[in-house]
Amino acid sequence: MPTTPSTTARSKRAGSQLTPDAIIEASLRIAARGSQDAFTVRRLGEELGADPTAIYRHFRDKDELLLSVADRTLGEVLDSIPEGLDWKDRIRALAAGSLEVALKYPVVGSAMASRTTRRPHEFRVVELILGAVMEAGLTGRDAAVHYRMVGDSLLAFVGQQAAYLLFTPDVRAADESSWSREYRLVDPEQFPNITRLSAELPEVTDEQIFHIRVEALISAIETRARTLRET
Amino acid sequence: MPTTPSTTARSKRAGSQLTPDAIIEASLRIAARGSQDAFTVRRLGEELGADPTAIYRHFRDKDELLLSVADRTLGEVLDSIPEGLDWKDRIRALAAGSLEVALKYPVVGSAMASRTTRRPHEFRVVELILGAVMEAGLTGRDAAVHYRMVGDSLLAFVGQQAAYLLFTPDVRAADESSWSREYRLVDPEQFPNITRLSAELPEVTDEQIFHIRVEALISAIETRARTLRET
DNA sequence: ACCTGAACACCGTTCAAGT
DNA sequence: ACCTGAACACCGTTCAAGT
Repeated sequence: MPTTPSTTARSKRAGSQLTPDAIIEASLRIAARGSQDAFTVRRLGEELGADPTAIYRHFRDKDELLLSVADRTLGEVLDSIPEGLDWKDRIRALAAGSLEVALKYPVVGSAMASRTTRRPHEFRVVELILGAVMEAGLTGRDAAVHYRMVGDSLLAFVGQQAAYLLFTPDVRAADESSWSREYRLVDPEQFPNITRLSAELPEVTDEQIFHIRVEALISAIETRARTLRET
Repeated sequence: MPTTPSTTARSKRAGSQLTPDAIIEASLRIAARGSQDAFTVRRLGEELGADPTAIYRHFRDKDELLLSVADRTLGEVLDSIPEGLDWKDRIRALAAGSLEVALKYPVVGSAMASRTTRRPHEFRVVELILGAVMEAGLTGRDAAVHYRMVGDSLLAFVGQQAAYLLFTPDVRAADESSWSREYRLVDPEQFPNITRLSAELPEVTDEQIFHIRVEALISAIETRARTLRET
């Protein structure tokens, strides 16, 4: 028995040689478990059936691995966007796909909120947004600035929602109940607006907020394009 | 000499008794050092001249301390907003003040991007934003949803910029140079839009992006108020 | 009543040793 | 050429012991 290695966890990985792709896929499996499984190099080693430090043979450090993992998830986002949409619906589809994927892999969505992967799938996302703002009628500096507005805003929005999923249940519960607890108990004299809207504030959903945020981005592009046409 | 305690680091804190306020102020001093000094309980003990674990006598855990520290920084934001502004300029002043304070205490700005302090200064910020959207003409559910759009968006925007300041210099340098490196080298056939805007994209500044993001929020409120007036 | 300090259960990463 | 595993320099938090 000790002489046949075929039944150990490690040898089950058929070939037992680590590859960048295998490490990225193991990372995605861990990331998909959300807050119940931290994305650490030690857990990654477990998932791969290898020593935790083995990944350093294939990635300079954890940050470089994260960028590769993130670029892979951008592939999922791109795959979710149908062909033949006009510029507004392309931005809407990108937003919806980004949110879905960020909530599927919260640790990735959260960590990338102020980053760039600098990798192929990100190039395609940039190309897509630039195509949309140019189809809307923007050029040169206007196109560049409005691309950044859309790209950075989408990253910030989905990153914000993704980060929330990583908090422990008790922290999330305390934050969520604040509208019906702390904000219900404020002094009506000092905070008349909060008091007046105390019934409506807890009712607002993340989906509503995300929707009007995305529409605000589209409106901003439209308004700028109209201003340019009129002058 | 050993009998007089007046020259030790600890006794310099006049009374040598820790208070929540002293801990919050020490936290702000560390946070203001940005990426060159991590905000850890051990460093906090150093800053206070006390044992690292002494803070657990005054705060349940590091998260509760963070919420108190964050609420204190919201006080700085509120102090920066002049009286007598109309609703648009109040939102602009809140945005500018939030960004300034978040960049002054990056670890706080970053950590609060998807949180609520549930504390007095935050109540005042919420009251301010609600007052602005109601002055613009929104009521009930519309006011609640647009308040959340403004509040959550400002947190996301300033948190995104603050988080960036916490990365190591080499990570920041690699991200910043991507427009003039990786994005300059893309295939012009496959990425015509990126190629066409390769000169403009690196020129866009964080200030420009922040400005149009805030104006987009104001426009969204204005547009909704006009729609309601017209029906 | 409050503070100390050892201890616990974690992190990412390096490097000499193995195969 | 690649993987292992001990080791290092960190984390936040608990708890028995001190004063």
